[in-house]
Amino acid sequence: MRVYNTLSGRKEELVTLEPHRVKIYACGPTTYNYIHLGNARPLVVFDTLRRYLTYRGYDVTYVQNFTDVDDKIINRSREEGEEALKLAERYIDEYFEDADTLNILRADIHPRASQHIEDIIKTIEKLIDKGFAYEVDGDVFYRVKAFKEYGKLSGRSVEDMLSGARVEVDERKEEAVDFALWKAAKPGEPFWDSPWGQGRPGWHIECSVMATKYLGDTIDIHGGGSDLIFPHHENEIAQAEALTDKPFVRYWMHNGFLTINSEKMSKSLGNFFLLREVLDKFPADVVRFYLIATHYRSPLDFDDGKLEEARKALGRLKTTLMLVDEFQQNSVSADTDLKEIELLDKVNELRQEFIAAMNDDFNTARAIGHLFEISHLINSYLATAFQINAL
RNA sequence: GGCGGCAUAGCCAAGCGGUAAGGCAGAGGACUGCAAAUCCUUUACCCCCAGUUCAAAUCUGGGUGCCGCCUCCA
Repeated sequence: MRVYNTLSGRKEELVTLEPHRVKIYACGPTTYNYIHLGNARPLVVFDTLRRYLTYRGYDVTYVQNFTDVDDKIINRSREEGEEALKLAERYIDEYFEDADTLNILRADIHPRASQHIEDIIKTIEKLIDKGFAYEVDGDVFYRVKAFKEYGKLSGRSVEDMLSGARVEVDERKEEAVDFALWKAAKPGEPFWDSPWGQGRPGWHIECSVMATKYLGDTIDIHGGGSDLIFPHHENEIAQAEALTDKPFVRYWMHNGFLTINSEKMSKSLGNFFLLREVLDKFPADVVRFYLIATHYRSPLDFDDGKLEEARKALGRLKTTLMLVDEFQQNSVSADTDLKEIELLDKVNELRQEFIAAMNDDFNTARAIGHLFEISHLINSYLATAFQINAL
């Protein structure tokens, strides 16, 4: 089985740390509102990956976090007048409602940032001790220049980033590229006590802490949308590897975006459809089929017609299943004739091709193509078989 | 400006060195009382220009166009 690894930029043979075991960490949502169709893509992609690996005999451990401590949650809680953690919790429930409807299997563990503050603080302390972080006025920053391999995932150099910096620089940081591990609490914000005063963790630290806590220092597959490559995943590597001196992730997998008129569907652009709205109009299997019918790394453009098309295409596959069922119930003779043996042979061939396609970087588009070929083969056989039966 | 990705039929989408899977839509035909479903037939100068090769959609160089990341984002 080969997998495209963002880290190397090419497909690599999947060799897990332990044979027949695969540990997957998928970045979950920041729960400050309902998820949209674009958010659903990685859910379906990695859920399908997980199911396929299980089908292939792997013992899969799957962890997906919830970011329930975050600026956006805090902002939202101000707007709504609801306590931040309560609001986050509420949207976690809403998330599960959507994900369950979409038939996404629950992860083995769904850790939340808010429940791992102690672990996070300990990790930050260690990073300070090792010289990878420094405290300023209750904030703690990661010292990017101390981590020599910074930029290896996203293909950037620290020098380039410093010269092309577009962000207003926090004067207290040693370098513009340094990022927050711990943020001092401003009035009215949720906080936890720490050696640096009251505050809360930065976004990136929770993932590396929870991932290593539940899956070990080195995990097999870490997945997420390609917008997380930089800075989020880059920072996770910096945090985790500075601490353990071991490779944090063996295979980084990133899905492409869902777009509308070729533009990324995103909350900030406002061009999004809520998952639950879509699921009101189309059943989960159709939505899943639509999301998986294109290779996971390619962009996927959305418009009204696409789901309708997916519905028809999926219907074709389902019809075959129905016809087979009907045929088996009505078939008088249990004998398998020559034609049937021939059919079975071909179907089995196609089945192998299906597996080959899936094994090649999870090529669901090609694999689905083989499904239609199987469908067609069976339909043709049945068309003549029914005719003979009718005689 | 830096880094990366993509350009294949009316639409969507595989293929990644040996002359184009599959789906949707369309056309013609078969079957059926009508319909649905299904079957048969049919629909591609692979963005442009150079180059490498016996052979390129597939590799190299140069264009053009679109998109993403560099700030929160799946």
